[in-house]
Amino acid sequence: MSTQQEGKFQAIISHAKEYGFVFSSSEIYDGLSAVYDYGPYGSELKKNIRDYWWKAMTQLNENIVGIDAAIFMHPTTWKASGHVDSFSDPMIDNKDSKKRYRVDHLIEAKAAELAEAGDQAAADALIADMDRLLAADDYKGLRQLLDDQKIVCSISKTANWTDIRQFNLMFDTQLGSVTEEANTIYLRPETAQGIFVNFLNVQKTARMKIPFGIAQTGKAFRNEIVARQFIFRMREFEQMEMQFFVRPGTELEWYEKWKQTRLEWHLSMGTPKEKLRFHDHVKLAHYANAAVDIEFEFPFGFKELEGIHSRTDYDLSRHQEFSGKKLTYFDTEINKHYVPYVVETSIGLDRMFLAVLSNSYEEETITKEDGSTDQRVVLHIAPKIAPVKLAIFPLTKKDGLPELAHEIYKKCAEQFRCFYEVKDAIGKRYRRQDAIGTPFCVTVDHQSLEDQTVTIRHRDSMEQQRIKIADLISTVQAAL
RNA sequence: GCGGAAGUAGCUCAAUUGGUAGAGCGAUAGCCUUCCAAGCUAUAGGUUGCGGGUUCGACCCUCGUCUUCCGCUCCA
Repeated sequence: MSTQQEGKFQAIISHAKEYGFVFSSSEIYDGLSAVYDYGPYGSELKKNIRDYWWKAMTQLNENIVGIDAAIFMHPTTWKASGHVDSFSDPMIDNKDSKKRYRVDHLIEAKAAELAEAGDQAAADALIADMDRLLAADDYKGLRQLLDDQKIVCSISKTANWTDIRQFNLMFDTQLGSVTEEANTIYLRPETAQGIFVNFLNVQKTARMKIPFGIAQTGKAFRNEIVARQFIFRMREFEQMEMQFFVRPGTELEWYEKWKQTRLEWHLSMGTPKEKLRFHDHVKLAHYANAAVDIEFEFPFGFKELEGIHSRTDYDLSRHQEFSGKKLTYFDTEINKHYVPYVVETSIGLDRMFLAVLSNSYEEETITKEDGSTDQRVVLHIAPKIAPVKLAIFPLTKKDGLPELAHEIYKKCAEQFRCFYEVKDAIGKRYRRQDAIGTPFCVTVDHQSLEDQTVTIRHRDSMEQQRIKIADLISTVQAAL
């Protein structure tokens, strides 16, 4: 990150706090690392982004329906999904080099070394030992294995290791009010599994025919090792996911289609093309046969904003296996039963929020009529997702202007989010709205009392025009 | 978890070799009535991150602790 970009990122974070978008969690207690709260304008913006996504997915696609699954799920869900085994890796630190390693990586490296030296039998035996110990969660045994094999840190060349500790991706908690009877359950690390386990419920009750999709937004929780970069990487975050079920063999066509469809969605939100790019996954996850990220150029570089994965029939097959319930679909067109393949689109709502904020934030230098310059901070948020659509100001506090202005406010507030303010000079009020991204401000002046017109001021151009009060709502709505 | 840096009002900062905290902006109320943040008046707001120690006396020195930021480590 360059110093300039870093400065911009810091400015965005400060701005987010100062104007009620994002606060750090429990701030009066010095905050909680990697957890954030959304303030009055932040919650509004976040909701608008979520609604826009939801509408694009469910309302505008007749073959996509929504669900709202619980955060708690049966523990076996996470065994089936692979989260329990794949993401509870034993870790170890070297005390001299201060480097941290995954124990299995260290042992695998040693095995590779042995194999290269020609001792394939020893390598195989080592891997077998490791797998047995990993399966038994035998950390003492693993530690012993490191010692026996004289495995050293590649940097310090010493075997001065800490104890083995486990890194858990998932948060757990107790289900059941009596401790002794309680069962460990997890806070979901992704919303997708709530869709998979409900596949048949949804397909049958909504009478869906393949190809069809199930959309869901909701919180997910991950114990990230490094949780930084503001709301980019949080322990508690919100996902917007859609799982699209297709006939086996057609998944890559749908994958391409959704890749394009999702990119178009981003462009329709006003994100500039040059700030978006596809990044193909070279190394695919265990469940995928194609995967791509849509990356956005944040102030700290191009980073993943959304993932589109062709997940094959991995998830449904695994749930079928673990639950013992058939999760097949009868395709009347080809007269066959099969486990559908899945194409997933998964976007982080908080990341999208940060993308909107980063993209719209501008410190603008404006030249006034007398030639002097001035600074303003403006959020160029697309009107359809802006927290406040319209601000209404009486030019002065007297002569009945506040009364008329407030009357207009009450009328407009029935249609969209509005803001009314009397205090301070008119320019100051305009600037405050610029800072929260309000696309339109109208000012009620003395002429308004005469001819029922107001001036409407546009955020980005700062230009004003006089329009009839009667046309106000439709003028604003045309931009939403 | 390790290393480095920093914590004073909502924000940005100040407080002369240690002498019990100030300013600007912001906020609130009022005046002014003005179409792009800059007029006037008043008010509120801080156990100086927290805890111990040294001292007659600590924002300042010292120890511990917490938090944040930067780098490293891990990451479907």
